Amino acid sequence: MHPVQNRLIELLPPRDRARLLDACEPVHLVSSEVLHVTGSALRHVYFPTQASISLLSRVDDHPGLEVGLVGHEGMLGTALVLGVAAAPSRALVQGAGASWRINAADFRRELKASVALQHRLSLYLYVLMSQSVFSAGCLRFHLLGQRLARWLLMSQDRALEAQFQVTHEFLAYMLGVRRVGVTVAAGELRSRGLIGYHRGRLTVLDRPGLEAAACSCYAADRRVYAQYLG
Amino acid sequence: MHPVQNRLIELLPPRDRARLLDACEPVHLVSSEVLHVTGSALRHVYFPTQASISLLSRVDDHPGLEVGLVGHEGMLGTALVLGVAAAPSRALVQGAGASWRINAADFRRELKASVALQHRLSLYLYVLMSQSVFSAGCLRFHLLGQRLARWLLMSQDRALEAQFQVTHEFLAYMLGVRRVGVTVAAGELRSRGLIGYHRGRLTVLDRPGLEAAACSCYAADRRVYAQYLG
DNA sequence: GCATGTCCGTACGCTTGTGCACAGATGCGC
DNA sequence: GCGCATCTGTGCACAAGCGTACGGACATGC
Repeated sequence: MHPVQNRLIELLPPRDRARLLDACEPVHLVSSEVLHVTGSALRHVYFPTQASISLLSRVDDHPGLEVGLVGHEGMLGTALVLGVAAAPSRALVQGAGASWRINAADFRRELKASVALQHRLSLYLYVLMSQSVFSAGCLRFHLLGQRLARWLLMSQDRALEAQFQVTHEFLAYMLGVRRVGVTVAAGELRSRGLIGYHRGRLTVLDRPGLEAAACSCYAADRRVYAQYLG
Repeated sequence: MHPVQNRLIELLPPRDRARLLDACEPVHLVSSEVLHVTGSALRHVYFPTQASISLLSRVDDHPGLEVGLVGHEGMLGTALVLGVAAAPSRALVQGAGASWRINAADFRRELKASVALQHRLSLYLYVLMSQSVFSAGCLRFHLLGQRLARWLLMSQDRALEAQFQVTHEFLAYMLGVRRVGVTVAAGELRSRGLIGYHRGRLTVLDRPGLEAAACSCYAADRRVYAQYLG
């Protein structure tokens, strides 16, 4: 039995939840694992419980850029809700840990069988849609330091711990900037006592301070989620 | 009767199409009309035939940024497909013209009644999702000139004419940059003979040339659309 | 204890785009 | 045909982030 549940599953009516969990298998996701790339067939749907998964965009030969983050509050494979079995983005395991997994065919069957599941996942899709809208504005208008702070907060929410594994290199890949840019921005946050880090191990020291340093998108993110799935 | 149809409606089975059109009313959208703002209630769904509508993101007190464009190939009000009656973005009429309109309650009824409609709009949602993924990459990595060229092409596809009304000021608002930035980028495209413009009237002179000047996102956009809704 | 690979810090010149300011050009209404 | 609002062009100092390079610090394995 998993110690921490997935929110989407947790809030289903008991009967539907039991049915779905029965079709799921527990898996352990390891860091840096690529679950799918853009255009590849979706063979499984994931409901993380402890793991977190980054959704990445890649254009031309540029490095990556995170466009979404999935943890115990969401699911990976939303395209199947829309009846499409192809991934619109690249999915990379960012935080290792446990997750439920169900294969695509079974998932379709469960979706047909449960109106509650359909409804909840539709709401989840709407939340993702909303987030992608102001994420675009964030990407365009907010400074690297603010975006970094936001990323750390979102990531911590999913890691469930104040400390987690990330290198500057990895952060740069997520934020779509140079490694050196992250070093400078992170150094700034550290000098203000908001975070600490050492060789890939990052710690959030002052959460309220970090929230103040982050752009408005973090609060907006949480607001939308709470409103539709809270 | 409308001279040009909406693609989403056009491709429905005759019976479903007739039903839906029966519940629609023709309206004329005028430039700069705001159909909804972020968070406002969705009272109508629009299926443009000649009009085109920009979806905008606004964060803090920054100017706007276009995150989507809806013309005769799509619809406005996709949130209702997910059962949510709130707009995730601001909708601004960019190109004046005819559109079908149906009120939210009727739309829900029609959606329930037609599996074909559900299916097609799900695919449309998937296409929008895909586009927003590489739009993010585009916003981050591509140069203003390329983005401008892409915008002009996408806009022309929906305007159905080589000439349409846009000022540099308006383009700047769409692309999330300064007016002067557009003046420079557009001047560059003009000097290469790709476009012409004069006091808010812009003409595409060399479409292949403009396609070559645009970033890969334009081609990617069309590819995704063709694959799922072609 | 020493080599090796990973991670982090700093420096420098460069490009893209910003914010502000102002001037020329053109169309429309009276 | 004149005034005025709108649209477009140019100039300049400045900021954020880029590309590249190099050096130091630390951990792990032999």
